Amino acid sequence: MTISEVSKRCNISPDTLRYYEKVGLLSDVNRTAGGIRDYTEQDCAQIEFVKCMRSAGLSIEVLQKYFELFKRGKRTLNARRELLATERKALQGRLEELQDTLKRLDYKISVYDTAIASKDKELKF
Amino acid sequence: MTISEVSKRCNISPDTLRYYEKVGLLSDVNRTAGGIRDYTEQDCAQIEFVKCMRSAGLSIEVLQKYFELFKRGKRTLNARRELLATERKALQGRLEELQDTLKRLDYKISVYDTAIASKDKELKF
DNA sequence: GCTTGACTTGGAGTTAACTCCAACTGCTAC
DNA sequence: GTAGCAGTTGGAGTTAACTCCAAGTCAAGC
Repeated sequence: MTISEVSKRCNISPDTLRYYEKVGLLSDVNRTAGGIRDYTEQDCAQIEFVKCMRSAGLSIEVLQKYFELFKRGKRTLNARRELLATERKALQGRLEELQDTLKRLDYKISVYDTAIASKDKELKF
Repeated sequence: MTISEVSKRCNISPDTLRYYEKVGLLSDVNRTAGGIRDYTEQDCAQIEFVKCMRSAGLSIEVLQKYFELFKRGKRTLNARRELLATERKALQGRLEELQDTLKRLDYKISVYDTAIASKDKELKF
């Protein structure tokens, strides 16, 4: 697969794909004789993984560390597991925070509904 | 309350408090005769609101728009309600995405546990 | 009345994560 | 064989949201 095909399929710009590769989130992408990137299904799966983790708030830095550990082979299995567990915990924390904020927004919207219904009384903010 | 007191209480740096004020997320903070900011309880409540919304991913820009509408008075009640409803929806979307990612991380961690248990078999990534 | 420490300002600097650019290369179609 | 398009590179530029800095002010204690 060429970079533009992967770009469309994963909905990530070619620039970002090259950037991810440069910073080590995508190791050793194959090249054609002419030097053009030729992505495998595996590469795509990894890209989707990176995309998913990025959208959940994992930093480039932490993903770099993960793939760095990966390159060092089997003996880093535990370290990788721990890294993922740490991020999982952080993610869960964020999730709970967002849930609280969602409730707060719901409450605020209900306050607006009341204010709008009762002759446009103004709120504090 | 002085800026450093609010800073401690809300766990936001004085620089950020001044920044929020400058960009319109905190309208008309009182000043002492000497020109020093004197925050009220109301200001604090608004700061907490901003902090909460920011941590949930609402941009400075959208909060600017919200407080701008606010300054225009009661006739913007509906517009503000709609703005909040839009952000609420976006937040819910993000929440669902994060929940999926949490599941994915849990699965991945379980795969690691299996690999670690079964004689250190290596994974794809 | 002078030192000290918290406050003020406008504006410059930082950080993460892209995003864009210019100059170049190399297939493909005519 | 050349036009044109997709790809390549290193490096510069952008964006959001702070964060820091220098130069100055003010109130309180000695």
